[in-house]
Amino acid sequence: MGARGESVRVGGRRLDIGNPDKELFGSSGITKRDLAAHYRSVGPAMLPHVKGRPLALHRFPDGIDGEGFFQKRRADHAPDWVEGVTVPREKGSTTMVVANGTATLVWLAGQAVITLHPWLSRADDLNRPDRVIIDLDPPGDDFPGVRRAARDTRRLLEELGAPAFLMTTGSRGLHVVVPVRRRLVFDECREIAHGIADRLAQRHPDRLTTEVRKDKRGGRLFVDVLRNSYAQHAVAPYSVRPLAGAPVATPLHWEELDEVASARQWTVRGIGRRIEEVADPWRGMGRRACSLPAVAKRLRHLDR
DNA sequence: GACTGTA
DNA sequence: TACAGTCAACGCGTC
DNA sequence: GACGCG
Ligand SMILES: [Mn+2]
Ligand SMILES: [Mn+2]
Repeated sequence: MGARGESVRVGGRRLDIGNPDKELFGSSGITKRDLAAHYRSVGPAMLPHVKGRPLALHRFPDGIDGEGFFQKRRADHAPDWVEGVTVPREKGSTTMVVANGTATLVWLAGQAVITLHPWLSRADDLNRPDRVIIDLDPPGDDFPGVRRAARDTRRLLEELGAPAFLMTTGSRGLHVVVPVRRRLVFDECREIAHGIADRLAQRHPDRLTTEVRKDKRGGRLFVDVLRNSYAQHAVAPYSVRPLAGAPVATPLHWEELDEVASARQWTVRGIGRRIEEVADPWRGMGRRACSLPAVAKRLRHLDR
């Protein structure tokens, strides 16, 4: 270990990781070295879902018990091979990091980036998302309730002719991800997603709600579609969460859902074995992209 | 984590 | 050289 | 316009 930290080889580069022995997850023993090794290892599985997308970065330089913050602007000190995309915002524009290789993931780990949150759109068409995400947020830690909501969501999406992919968030809920053709802008997509969420809550008013305010949810699971908006984002697959034990957002096969006991089932310690043993649940997602206007039309017909 | 200003 | 201080997001819905 | 929320 030199004065600048520890050398890591990745993507044909050698990067230095400062403070490699710093424990980032309390006293679990998981260090910044482990975080970097995680992202190097999951890079090939993760990158297809991250490439080309502006990233919001959740950083914890002093570990998860210290102060954390989101960073959207690409730091000036980033190496020139860390790519960026300039995105318009309300006032002016800002340049954000885009991870197009495993080396960038590892460099970010060195910056104490624990969680990556990609946009739902890509750099070549920032206003038109190619993913719609139905985010299932349980009250408390009721995972059986989340599983049931996910099956309800899948059933409705099937009726609407929309493909549905599944992921644990590594926290408390599940994400149901719908790949869509890039035909509509964010406001139009969110309106359709809202229609889907409202229909779910209408079918199961005792268990599901679209109420934003917690005090109006009455113990029901929040079907959150507000993330389908410009400059909003959702946790990336195989990203680590800033929680005890370093849980990892994990794509699932629908057939696995019944056996999964928690959104935190996989961690940096266990995800490697899973990736080796289980076929990629999200393989071919892009090729299954559906027409959102067609989905909206079928949704309107359900109302009759 | 990186940088700046001050002692 | 050492160290204290500073900075590092944002859109939507509701009140 | 501020606040709650994720
Ligand atoms: Mn620090
Ligand atoms: Mn969620």
